[in-house]
Amino acid sequence: MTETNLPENDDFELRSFLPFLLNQAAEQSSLEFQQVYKNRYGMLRTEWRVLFHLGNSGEMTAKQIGDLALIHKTKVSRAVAKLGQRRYLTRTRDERDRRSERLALTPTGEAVYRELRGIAEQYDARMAAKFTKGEVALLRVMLRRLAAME
Amino acid sequence: MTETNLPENDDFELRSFLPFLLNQAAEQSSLEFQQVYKNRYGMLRTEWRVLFHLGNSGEMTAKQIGDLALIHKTKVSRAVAKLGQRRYLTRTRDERDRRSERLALTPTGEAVYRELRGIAEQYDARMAAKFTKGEVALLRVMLRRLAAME
DNA sequence: GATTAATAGTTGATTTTGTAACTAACAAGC
DNA sequence: GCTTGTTAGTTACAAAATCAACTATTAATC
Repeated sequence: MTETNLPENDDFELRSFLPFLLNQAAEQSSLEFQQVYKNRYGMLRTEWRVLFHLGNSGEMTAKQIGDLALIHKTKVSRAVAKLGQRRYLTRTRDERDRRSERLALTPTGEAVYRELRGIAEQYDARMAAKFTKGEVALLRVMLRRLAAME
Repeated sequence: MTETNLPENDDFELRSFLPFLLNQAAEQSSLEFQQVYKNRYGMLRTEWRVLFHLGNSGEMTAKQIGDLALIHKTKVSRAVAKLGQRRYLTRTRDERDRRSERLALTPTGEAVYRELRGIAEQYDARMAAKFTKGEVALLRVMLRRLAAME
């Protein structure tokens, strides 16, 4: 009713503000998938991400995972600890640099990874299906640029 | 070196997985701006978001803000409490439904909102400048659709 | 109109994250 | 080879988010 003393909406639209839109889209897109790894495997988001990187790229150190996925080392450390407890991965001291450990999925870990990856692929496909191939390709390029990954 | 016993990268690329990309881009885009409202006003992300919605849409209830911004009611509640303490907003019991309160920015709150909005606009423009106008328009449409806002 | 269900919002307990300080191992400079 | 600096990873403590239970009010049902 009394919007008269408000700063006049001007031309600014919150609904078009990129950080806001990115956040909403990211939130929404991870929500559904979160149910899977959370309810089915009791995993946290960081754990799922670490598992995913290991499944995807093979043997890595915690440092490498953190750098690649932009996850802080304390979060990686805790995720690795939990995944280790659940026997999803093994930790082998690197004899060339005894500060770091080479992490690798166990058969159990790989099985979980494969199932989750399958679901992820379906999910990605469903999202992509909302647009044309060209649009999705452009979207990925833009997002990658915005994430400053290139 | 020994990638032989790994589940063969197949055609799946984590770096192209949409929820992952969206998350990275959203994270990156809010990081720099976070410094502003955090360091300059000691605000939390949720507080900034509540302030922003109020400044943008005028008088609202906590419920409305939560629904619009996909923020859980406990987070909204605490953010509103803090913004109230700082005299950024006033809370008026709605006499038509005495469970809810009509929230509105004070002049102080509006001033803060306006400054932050200005910075946000510049930030948005800088992000948009990475692409052509057409690309950005498409990006906004796609993000809005992915956020299931339409 | 009394009872039950639903809703707006708050609060306290638990979980997760973020920040700093720490250990252990390596690297560089002298 | 010994001090100084750096790096991989962990841990302790503080801050924040999540979850469950709660109050107050309204709506629905009988």
